[in-house]
Amino acid sequence: MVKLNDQHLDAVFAALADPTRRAMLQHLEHGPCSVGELAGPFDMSFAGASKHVKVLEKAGLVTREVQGRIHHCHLNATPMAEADAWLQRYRVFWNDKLDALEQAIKDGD
Amino acid sequence: MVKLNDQHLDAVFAALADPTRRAMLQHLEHGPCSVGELAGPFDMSFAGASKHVKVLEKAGLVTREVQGRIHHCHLNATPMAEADAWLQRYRVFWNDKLDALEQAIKDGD
DNA sequence: ATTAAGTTTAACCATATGGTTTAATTTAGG
DNA sequence: CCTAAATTAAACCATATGGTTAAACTTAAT
Repeated sequence: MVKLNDQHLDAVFAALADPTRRAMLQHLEHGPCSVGELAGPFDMSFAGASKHVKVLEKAGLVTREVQGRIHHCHLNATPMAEADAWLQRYRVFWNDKLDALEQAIKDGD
Repeated sequence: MVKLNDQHLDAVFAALADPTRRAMLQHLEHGPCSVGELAGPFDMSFAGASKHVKVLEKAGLVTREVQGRIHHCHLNATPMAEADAWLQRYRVFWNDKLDALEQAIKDGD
């Protein structure tokens, strides 16, 4: 039960651990686009970029709608909610640190 | 400029993309502990677990305070704030989806 | 019917990752 | 001082990852 969820989380975090893929997701914020458009900005072979898209797809962050020879990619942010939920546990911890920092500054360094 | 931050984000997300390491971080929520205590729960060689700790350390999620032969590990959640901030951009997207789902349920599936 | 566009697949390469075992290192305790 | 504990380092292995190029495939356009 937990395992399946875990593996999914693995895939999501791993997909996010690459700047090319994060940039692709940011591109998709503005709406769906083809693999070609997604690959365009990168100094990388088309096939290379295509692999990144597949990683995103396997993590569920991108869905593909094939229309003729064009593959339209859509952002699906829902898997990020899992990652976000996992991180939320720790928000209190980093807030504590930031509060302390703020306090230190207020106290005149 | 952006690159340094990016690389850091890479390391943080990559560190989180492993269930052993996530479990270690959860263990550390309850307070600092030694590498041995961290390694204990896992069906894995000590050296293997030690490597995971090092990955967490390189990502800045764990700090180490060496006291004699014992290495005390502390949780440092602050790098997670970066990851969280990155994810926040997308919160609106997954909220939209969840809202739609909720609405669909309310409408009687 | 050909050709060209958009994409994936396959084969390959270098390096990274997750794991092992064995050896080395440092320090605590009898 | 010697041994045992806590930990890292080193050498190794299998598989994954990020990249390449070349070939294959599907579909649109001429």
